Amino acid sequence: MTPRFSTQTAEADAAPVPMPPRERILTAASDLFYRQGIRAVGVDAIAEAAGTNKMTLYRHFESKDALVAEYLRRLSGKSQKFWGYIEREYPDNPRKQLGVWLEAAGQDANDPQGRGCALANAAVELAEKDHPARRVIEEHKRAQRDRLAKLCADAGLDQPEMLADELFLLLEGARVCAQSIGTDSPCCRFVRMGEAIIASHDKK
Amino acid sequence: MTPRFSTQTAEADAAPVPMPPRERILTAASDLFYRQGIRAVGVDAIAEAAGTNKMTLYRHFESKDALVAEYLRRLSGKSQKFWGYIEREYPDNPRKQLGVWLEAAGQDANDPQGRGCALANAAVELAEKDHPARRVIEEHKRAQRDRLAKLCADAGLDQPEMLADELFLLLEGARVCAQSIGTDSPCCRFVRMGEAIIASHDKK
DNA sequence: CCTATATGTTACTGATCGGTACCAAATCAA
DNA sequence: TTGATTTGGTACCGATCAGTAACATATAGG
Repeated sequence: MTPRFSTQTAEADAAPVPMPPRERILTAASDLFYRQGIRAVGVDAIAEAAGTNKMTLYRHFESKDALVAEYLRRLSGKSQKFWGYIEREYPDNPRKQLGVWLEAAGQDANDPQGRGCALANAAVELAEKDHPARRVIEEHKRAQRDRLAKLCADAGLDQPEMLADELFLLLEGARVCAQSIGTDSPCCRFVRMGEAIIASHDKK
Repeated sequence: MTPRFSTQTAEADAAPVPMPPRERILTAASDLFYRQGIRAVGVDAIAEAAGTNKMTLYRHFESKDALVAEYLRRLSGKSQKFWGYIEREYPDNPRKQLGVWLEAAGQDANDPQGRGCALANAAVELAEKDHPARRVIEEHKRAQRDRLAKLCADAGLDQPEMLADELFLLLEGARVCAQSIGTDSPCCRFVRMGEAIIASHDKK
């Protein structure tokens, strides 16, 4: 199974051997949080979807907020795996890596079933600035942006920091745009826009 | 009072003559919805902040959802006024209009007190695709994007549709990025990025 | 003045929220 | 088999949710 670009939830991967309760809870919570929103989903609904009960949930997670943080931590981890996958697949070819990233990001942003980036969504939903999830979100986003900047630099592109910022914001915008307008919108031109911007940073 | 770029709430404009209840409710709701999130704010809290009570609230709005929709409709209206203001201020100078828009958008995205675009945030919070607010959001965003495209075309820039998409997504991204990473992030370079992208569409 | 309308107040509904106490059943290690 | 740990089930807690009924008080217009 090749890693996905992620920051959507997906997967469920019907297990041959039944998953332990903690795993089932995280899987169910991920699906519900992503599709319906964090505040819209109660712990009762999560426990039921996980085929267990609230007591078991609270034996594994000290609070709903902690469960939310873990949900986001998992997604951030998957995203890291995708970067690793790209590097392993196309070593010493940063231009190709950037192309693969752009394509994967575009597919993610234009998934009609998708609801954008779970971490960005969480930042919108959880306004309390001391929420345990906020650290996870900020660290993830900074890491994404920095990784992209390194890639742009390695690819020998002009003004790599600025280019990375442009691509980063473009993607963030595309994923939130898909939720407000829908995929029949600027976000469906994301890949083309990214290519054009990359081209404009190509050293002539 | 010059119109603001808006899609944040702000205002409060301590009225000399006391506002009627409906207005007070909308003002209070706007402030709370924007700062804390729609789902995080109960109708009781809104009524109290408006200096009235729940009954009066429900005499003016048939449900919380209807109040939310009206909250967003107002913001969309203010945004339209800003476009009108720009046109009136710099008629027959689309390049200047674009510059003013970019600058205002940049200030909006980088307001450290800001929480991004209220309409985009609502789209994230309200996953139900039949929510009465969704029409308002989609129409607003489409209108914004189209208005921007017209401006780029009038300004005689290259590939105006694509440029508008780029600027649109860049702004959407900047406003959501400010919430996840904070204003010390790519979003604080928004204006510079916008200028660079516009320049790259300048007919040589 | 009187009457109609708008607003305020209180109390309530039934549902759901996050979180817990308690005990029984299942599982697992020795 | 024994004994410890993990899980399931149920019932509960107090708080809050969106929304309403009933009644008292204003405020207006004639």
